[in-house]
Amino acid sequence: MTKNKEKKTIVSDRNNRIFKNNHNNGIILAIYKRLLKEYSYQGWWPLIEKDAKTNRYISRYHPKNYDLPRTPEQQFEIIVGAILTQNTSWLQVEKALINLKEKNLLSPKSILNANEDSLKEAIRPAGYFNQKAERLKLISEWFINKKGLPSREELLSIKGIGKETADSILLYAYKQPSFVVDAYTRRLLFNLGLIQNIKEKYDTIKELFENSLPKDFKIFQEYHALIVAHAKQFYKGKGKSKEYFLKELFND
DNA sequence: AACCAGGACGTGA
DNA sequence: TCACGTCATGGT
Repeated sequence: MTKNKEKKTIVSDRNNRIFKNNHNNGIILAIYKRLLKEYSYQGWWPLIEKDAKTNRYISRYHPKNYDLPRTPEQQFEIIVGAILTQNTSWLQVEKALINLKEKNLLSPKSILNANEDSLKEAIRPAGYFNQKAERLKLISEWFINKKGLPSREELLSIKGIGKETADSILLYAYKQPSFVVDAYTRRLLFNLGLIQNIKEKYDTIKELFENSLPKDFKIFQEYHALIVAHAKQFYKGKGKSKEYFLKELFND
């Protein structure tokens, strides 16, 4: 009863070159290098900090600084942001995070102790405030009781943490080389002809990247952030993407 | 003024 | 396993 599972990560580009498992997917690395040249370092994950001039909280990126997060507080903030940004623009998440910060609700204990309405009011700008409030409570309880580095399975067992959020938490809060796949990633691969189906399985796409890159969390962090930066440039509205400089990579 | 954003979950084929 | 409905605010 040996089930053959090797066929899973076969991907071909528009010239029908087949990329298989660990066999060098040079194109994935080439795309990364080209995106990095185009957009430079993104400095994800952004953290809420007080602006020295205005004395107001703002969301700040830290390009080329891979030490962050440095504290459990910052780790937790990233986790909260990862949940709040589900199907929601980061601009709205910033507002919610700042609300939480100003209400002293950006810690697991304070979230657990907060009354429902106050919590919901704070995260309202990020939408889905009913379910997100509940999920913040769940993740807060988990965060307080957890031990050591969380595994992907452990994160996935928490209600409200799906694959993308779990990988985001591992990659950005815990510096683990777990590649994040989002809708933009799918769209990019599809536009470049690297996947045939826009709904290709999450884990298949994840493995494609992880098998094509050095297992370095810094590269994984930058790559995902670069894809988002690229998507914001070219994937707005319904118009066709004009990622000419990436398609040139396919010309030998 | 529709469309969609750094998705996840529950349900019924 | 897969397709679909639901959740909600606010920017463009």
